[in-house]
Amino acid sequence: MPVKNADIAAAFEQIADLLELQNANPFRVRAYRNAARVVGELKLDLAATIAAGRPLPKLPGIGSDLEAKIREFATTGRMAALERLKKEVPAGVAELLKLPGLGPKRVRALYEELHVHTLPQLLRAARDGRIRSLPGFGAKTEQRIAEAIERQLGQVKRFKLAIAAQYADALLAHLKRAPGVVEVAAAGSLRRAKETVGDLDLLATAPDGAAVCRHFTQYPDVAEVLQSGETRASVVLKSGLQVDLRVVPQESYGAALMYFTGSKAHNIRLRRLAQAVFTNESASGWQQVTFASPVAVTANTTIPANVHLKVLQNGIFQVADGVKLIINGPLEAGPHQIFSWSGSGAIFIRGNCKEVLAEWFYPEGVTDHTDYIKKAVLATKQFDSYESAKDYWRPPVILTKPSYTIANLTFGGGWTGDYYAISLVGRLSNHRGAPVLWVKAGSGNNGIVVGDGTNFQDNNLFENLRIQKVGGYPGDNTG
DNA sequence: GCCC
DNA sequence: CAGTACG
DNA sequence: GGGCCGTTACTG
Repeated sequence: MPVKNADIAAAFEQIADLLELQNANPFRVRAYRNAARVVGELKLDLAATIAAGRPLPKLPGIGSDLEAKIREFATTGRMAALERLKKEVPAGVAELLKLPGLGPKRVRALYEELHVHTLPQLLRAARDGRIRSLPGFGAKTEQRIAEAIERQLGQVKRFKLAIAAQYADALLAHLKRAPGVVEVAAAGSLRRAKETVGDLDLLATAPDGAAVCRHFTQYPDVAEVLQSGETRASVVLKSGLQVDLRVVPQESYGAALMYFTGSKAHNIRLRRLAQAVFTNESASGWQQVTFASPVAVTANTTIPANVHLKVLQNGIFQVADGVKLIINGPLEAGPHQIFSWSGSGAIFIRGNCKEVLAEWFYPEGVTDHTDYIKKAVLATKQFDSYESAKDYWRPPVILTKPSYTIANLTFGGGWTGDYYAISLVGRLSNHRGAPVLWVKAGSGNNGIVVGDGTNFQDNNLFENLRIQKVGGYPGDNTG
């Protein structure tokens, strides 16, 4: 029986669970979990590679110790460390970790104090009222444990995407009626269009999060409320599907949607990157700078990604001749002019910016928008070469007015093969900002032609998503 | 546990 | 506050 | 040797 990568991953996962129950260093536990993920997603057959005597590639998160364990398991089918741990922790106890509300500390208390090793034993203990006597447990916890076990026995674990989407649509409609709600969206694995969905992750923006959470928990299909607070609530529907809601202020919508869409590993990687390159970037902790009067951009200026710009009306960046303004962070402004430039001054908007409004580039009252839309599109050209550009997302140019006057449909500049997405706000049913119009660098004249996306055979509305997929959502098996 |  | 949970 | 995601958020 050949050892598969999945077997190795499962062994590491078990070690992680057992170490956790032994109160081991949480970072050591995490190291095993990371290794399990890396091995589980690896295409290369590790056991076969070892059997053939070929060297193993350097795998992220796997050092000399874990590589030795992989070799041991691949050649002998056993892992001594795992077997040692299994002797130290009663069999079946790791199952208890899967119950909501039960982590390593509580499970340990359960089996050490009550000698509870299995789910049926735990259910009996809960019904007998023995659990509430333990320190750290109360009557409410005990009741929730009993309910969770009863629910879990014989439950479907994950839901098919299309089924989950139906639950989500109904819930989103319900959430829209909550007090003060502006935006609602489905995030998580549903938004990532995974084939199956373990739970629903919904996002809403509203000034009063607690009120929205209360409204959410009153949804008729709710079987149990797991928690409900100022910004978060979790419920279980009658079907057994868990639904998590986040409510954030309107200005956090972009970052929150990013965060709540995940995957978890993707979020962690983003934060690590942000920490290394910038400073203390987080889903809710953007630094904010407000300009109340015109700001003159002098030397070639780069605004770092951890600065969230919010431009008030009448606030204008004046970009001097020959000067480059590069904005890496989020940018908020109304649909009015916020940029002015002279001569060869240029504006680049990239990184964390969610969208670019054409209106930022022209004053009120213009009748031909061609040059300004062109400026907006070129402002999203973030990279110096096509090679580096194709791997990264670029903010779409958002057109907020019903119509624009475009006298000339040819843009100069740009690299052959470059794409610039132009999006209309609120015109599509899938989600805000999905591209409906594309600008593509031409092949003959090295110019850019604007047109309806349907005119381009190789266009695809999900181009941006696909690029991110190729770049890799690491660990995309959660959420 | 891994990695700098 | 510790424990558990979320992506 | 020292950090490892989060000015995380909720519960009891």
